[in-house]
Amino acid sequence: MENKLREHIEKTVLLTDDEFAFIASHFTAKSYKKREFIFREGDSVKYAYWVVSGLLMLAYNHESAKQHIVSFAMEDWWESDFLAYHTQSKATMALQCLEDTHVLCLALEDYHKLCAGLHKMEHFFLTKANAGHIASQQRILSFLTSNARERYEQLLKRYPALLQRVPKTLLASYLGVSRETLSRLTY
Amino acid sequence: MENKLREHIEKTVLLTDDEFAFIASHFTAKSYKKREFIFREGDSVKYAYWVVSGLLMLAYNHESAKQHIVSFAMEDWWESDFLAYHTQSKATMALQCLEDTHVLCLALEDYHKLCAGLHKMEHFFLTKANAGHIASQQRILSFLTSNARERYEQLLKRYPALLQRVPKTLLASYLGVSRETLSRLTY
DNA sequence: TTAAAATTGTGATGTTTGTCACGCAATCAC
DNA sequence: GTGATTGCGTGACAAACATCACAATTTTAA
Repeated sequence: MENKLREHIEKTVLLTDDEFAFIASHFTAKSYKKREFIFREGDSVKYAYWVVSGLLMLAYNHESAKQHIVSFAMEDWWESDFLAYHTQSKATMALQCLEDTHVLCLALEDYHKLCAGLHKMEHFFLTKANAGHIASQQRILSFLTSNARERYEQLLKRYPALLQRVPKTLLASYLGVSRETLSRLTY
Repeated sequence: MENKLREHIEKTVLLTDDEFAFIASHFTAKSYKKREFIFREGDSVKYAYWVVSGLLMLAYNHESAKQHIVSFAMEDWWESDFLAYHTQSKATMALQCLEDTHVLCLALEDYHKLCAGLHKMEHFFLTKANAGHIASQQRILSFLTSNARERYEQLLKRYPALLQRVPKTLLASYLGVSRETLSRLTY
């Protein structure tokens, strides 16, 4: 579990054994079952989560009727309600498991300690944050330029594994179309 | 001009005079006229830009027919085609001035030097990148949860000054609706 | 100053997408 | 196993939005 984390971080910055031991000491492991909520709207968000195995969705519930999926998080991804996490406020979105999931948890205080104590980790998180920002902009572009069918094709091209792992109803919630419309697209 | 940059950075991290002198030495000032392109699709993207005064738009031209605005950048904002900038590849979007604009330019090499030479600057950029990521996610949420009218109202509430500074055709391009639909919304 | 370009509104019409309703198969929980 | 829930497709209809066309006004550039 920790070894996977080391591999993940070393795609960006190389670490000594001591450095990694220091890093690993700031994480705690947790496991959740399918359908379980890691946090819900209104909860305080104590951790950022690194997904060791399993699958998560970050979702916003509009007037407690419709569910909108802001992002899926698969193995190797970082996820949280980052606004609530960084500002220590209450979650506006819920983080829920779509499969049995193992995560490594990083408290905000430990995130800051890691950044302050190890320049490499601040660089690592900067790299991740830049990549996240760029990916979000690409998704915005796909809303601006593409219709439902095109967005669906882009999603399948980018994350072909998702189709096997999540029901189409949820893909529709991610794409911003009704499940009926998505259903009529598939041919 | 440099003083404004110092104020901007010191909202996040406090600096000594020496530190700021070191920082300022990595930027170069440039000025552009209204309608002028800072870069176009296909250009190499050498700089990230901090807007001292004026207004920019980052836009994607779909099949050289329709224009889609990924973001506006007003005073105090950082802007670039960050994917092209960070990966040293060609721009897929164009950065154009909507008003006469003064910017401070930061080459990628100097960005890395700043991050490596001054821990505070890496922390500053990390803070900015996190904020940018969160803001992009909010915009994605607005596409998922809101119709054209609601997105327009959210935009005006968040950036009331924009309405006075850019034509509605461009607001429509930012919101992802036709200018005709936006026009019919305004009452 | 004056012609060209940009901006905005609005009518008519077509397309895309959402909503409601129903049925059926697969999966889950006890 | 069995009843309940979930997932998925599809028809009928309504709403949202895009497109095309035209006109009027304002802004821009030589």
